[in-house]
Amino acid sequence: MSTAAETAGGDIEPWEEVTPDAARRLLVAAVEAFAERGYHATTTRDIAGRAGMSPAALYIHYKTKEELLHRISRIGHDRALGILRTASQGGGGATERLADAVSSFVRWHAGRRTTARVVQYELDALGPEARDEILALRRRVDAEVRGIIEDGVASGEFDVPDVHGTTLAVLSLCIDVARWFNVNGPRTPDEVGALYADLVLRMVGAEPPLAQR
Amino acid sequence: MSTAAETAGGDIEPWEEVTPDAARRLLVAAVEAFAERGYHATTTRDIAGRAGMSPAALYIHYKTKEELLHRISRIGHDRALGILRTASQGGGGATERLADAVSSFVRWHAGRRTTARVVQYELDALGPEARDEILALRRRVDAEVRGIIEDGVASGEFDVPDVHGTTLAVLSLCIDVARWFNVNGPRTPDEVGALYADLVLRMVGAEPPLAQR
DNA sequence: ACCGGCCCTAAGCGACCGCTCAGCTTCGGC
DNA sequence: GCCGAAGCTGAGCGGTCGCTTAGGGCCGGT
Repeated sequence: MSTAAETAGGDIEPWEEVTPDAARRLLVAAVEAFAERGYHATTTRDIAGRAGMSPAALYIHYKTKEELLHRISRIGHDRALGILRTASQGGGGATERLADAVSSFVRWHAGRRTTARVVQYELDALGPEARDEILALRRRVDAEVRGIIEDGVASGEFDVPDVHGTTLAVLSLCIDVARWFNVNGPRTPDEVGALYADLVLRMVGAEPPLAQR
Repeated sequence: MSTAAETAGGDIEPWEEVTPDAARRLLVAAVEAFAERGYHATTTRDIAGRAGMSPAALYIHYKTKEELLHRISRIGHDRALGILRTASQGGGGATERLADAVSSFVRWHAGRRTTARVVQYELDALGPEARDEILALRRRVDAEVRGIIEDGVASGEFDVPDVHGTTLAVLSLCIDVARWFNVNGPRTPDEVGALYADLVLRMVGAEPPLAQR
């Protein structure tokens, strides 16, 4: 079903860009804690403890607790946007590109659920300027999906009366996977991605791809 | 498009069941504060202040801050379940009942967004026994939607390969409206409800109702 | 051998949290 | 006129929060 973007750049712990090592350990610990309890319910002592350090060590690498959330949100949105772009720029018609985009986007939200949860649901905990920066990234995410749908409408592959509303619904559907997906549940991220790609193609009125007929 | 459940029981401030008056004012204040900032970021002083009382007044009507959230969540889930049941037990075929259920459910999540936000996104802040009680209500919500979809499959109105997965996706789509809906945005709750009912009928492979052809 | 910079810790500061309590006011029943 | 219950407030308790500070090991360069 998919061509590229299978593991668009190291799916296992994609924090190699964070250095030094202690800063990365703190950031990974923060992702886990924020995802489990939420930003406001997480204490700096908890984050430092998970990383095997004293509470004060956090402030050597990050100015505040909010900076940790900002860095996580920024990196996560970059990754999510990259996944969508890879699928969007892939070959094939709008049908195939939309299926690719949805399945890989959903796979990320399910497989890397802790990160996705923080990225998608803790936006309001950021200050105004940090939130604005992240919102700009979200607009680009929206534009990427809307572009594929517009292509499909233009080529006659899709039948969509309300492009903006449908784009919103497609993204909403994918993002909410981070809320309900259960690692110990009956479905793998791949299965949810395939199911959702099929549902989204139905939403836009596309003919199912040959492989499914 | 719809028959019953238009305003299934007083859409404007449906907290008349909470007495005495001071307790209701505190609860409404808590809903607003929890929706704006989240449960953990809201202080009891903030709730009492919004209700025009001193911080100590809260503890005359509620034992703890968590009891406030529990009461809100319980009432909200009851209301949501009632809306779905009204639509589910309405007349007509599965297509019409599913469209009714989705449009009224979405209308509630959009129009009463502050309540829905607290109800759907602050579940983890409850203690184990309160959370279990709410989870039981959610299972009944899920069963209500799944029942309509199963009816549609049995009658041949729907074409759904994965009933459980599709039920999950439909509910997820509706619930996430509480996250993104903007009161000052371009769409009214009614419009979003109609759009989503159409999208969901496409997801289950139903023929559009006559009114839309 | 000595130094300066880098990480890190132990201790703790001031602020604010959820929540309590003694006492004040209000009001219906008699 | 008096009383007890109900509703509410001002003050504050113990605890925990985000964050700071002083100083200790470690290490490469000289």
